[in-house]
Amino acid sequence: MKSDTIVNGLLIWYDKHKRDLPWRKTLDPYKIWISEIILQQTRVDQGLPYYTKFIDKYPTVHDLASAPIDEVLRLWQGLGYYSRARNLHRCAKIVVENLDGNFPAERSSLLKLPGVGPYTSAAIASLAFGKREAVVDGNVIRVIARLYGIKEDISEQKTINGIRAIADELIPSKRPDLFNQAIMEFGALFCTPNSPTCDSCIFMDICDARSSSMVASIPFKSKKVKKRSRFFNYLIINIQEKYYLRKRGEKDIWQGLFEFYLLETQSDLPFDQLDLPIGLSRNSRFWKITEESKTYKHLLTHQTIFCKFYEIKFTQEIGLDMMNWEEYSLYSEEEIELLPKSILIDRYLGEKII
DNA sequence: GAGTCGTGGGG
DNA sequence: TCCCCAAGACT
Repeated sequence: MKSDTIVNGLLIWYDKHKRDLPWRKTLDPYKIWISEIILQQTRVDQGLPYYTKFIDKYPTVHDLASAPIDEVLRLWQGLGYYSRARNLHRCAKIVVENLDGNFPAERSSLLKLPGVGPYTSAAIASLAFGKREAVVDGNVIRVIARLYGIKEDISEQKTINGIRAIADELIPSKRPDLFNQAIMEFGALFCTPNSPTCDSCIFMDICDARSSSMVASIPFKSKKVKKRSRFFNYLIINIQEKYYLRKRGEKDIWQGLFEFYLLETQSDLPFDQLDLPIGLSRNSRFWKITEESKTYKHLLTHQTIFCKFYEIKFTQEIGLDMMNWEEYSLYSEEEIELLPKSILIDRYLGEKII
């Protein structure tokens, strides 16, 4: 029976090859939840330091729920996909205020929490509460697609549903958590996206993709990401040892993070073609450009951002009330250090000091 | 279903 | 340099 071979093989493999990771030493739903949110679309190597930081700073869900959102985002800084941090905070508040500080044990209940979707709900139910809920993440999709020779497009939901049905069949009722961990770890360390370790694979005799020489083309994904280019011009406006920043709003990248005065243009323009804010254009004799950066190229999944920074220092004090700075406010350097910022801005500030 | 949301590492 | 994609979720 192929399924028995797969299940037993994965469990034996896992026992031998599993990594020693902190969230595997606990059954605390809070810690497992934190780890699962951090690891969404994120490699263990990148997420591990953040897990340590979060557990250290917020040992319980109560600590996290009572923290200011800006502090949570600042701790998340550099990890990306910042909606995860915002939902993490929202979720902690819900658990504390509506659920008496306890995470639900049922997958259907977990699914209602913000930031907890099909994968994470199954992971928490299984790993923290021992439920027989099969996880379907990128690793599971890849391992099952190869073992069973599934050549259909994994961009389509029906393909994923088929893979989920197989996972639901495979997962044993005894220690389902171990099976979930094992198949994910196997995909992460052995049955990797490129150059998997087929030559010493325990499944080399039963793997459909290997026998049909399709390993490199399974799983197949049709969707291609379209990238657009954007041009950011940041004005670092220095007035009396303070700087203008704002919190980025909804429906764009870096929601909730702080940034300097932004002039976005449709192309790469020189400074004298920028549409300066009224407070600058009206008082041009009171300031000068003290620094002009190189062009930073910042890559995101769907965007390429070309960014320049201009440091603008007021040489004379002027009445701040005569400036229209919209949603921007003044912050000192010490305050800026504590604000959550994008890696792009953080990188510039880091290189500036040196 | 399609598009969007980060950052870093690897081929 | 460029493309892929990584323990997904939300709109």
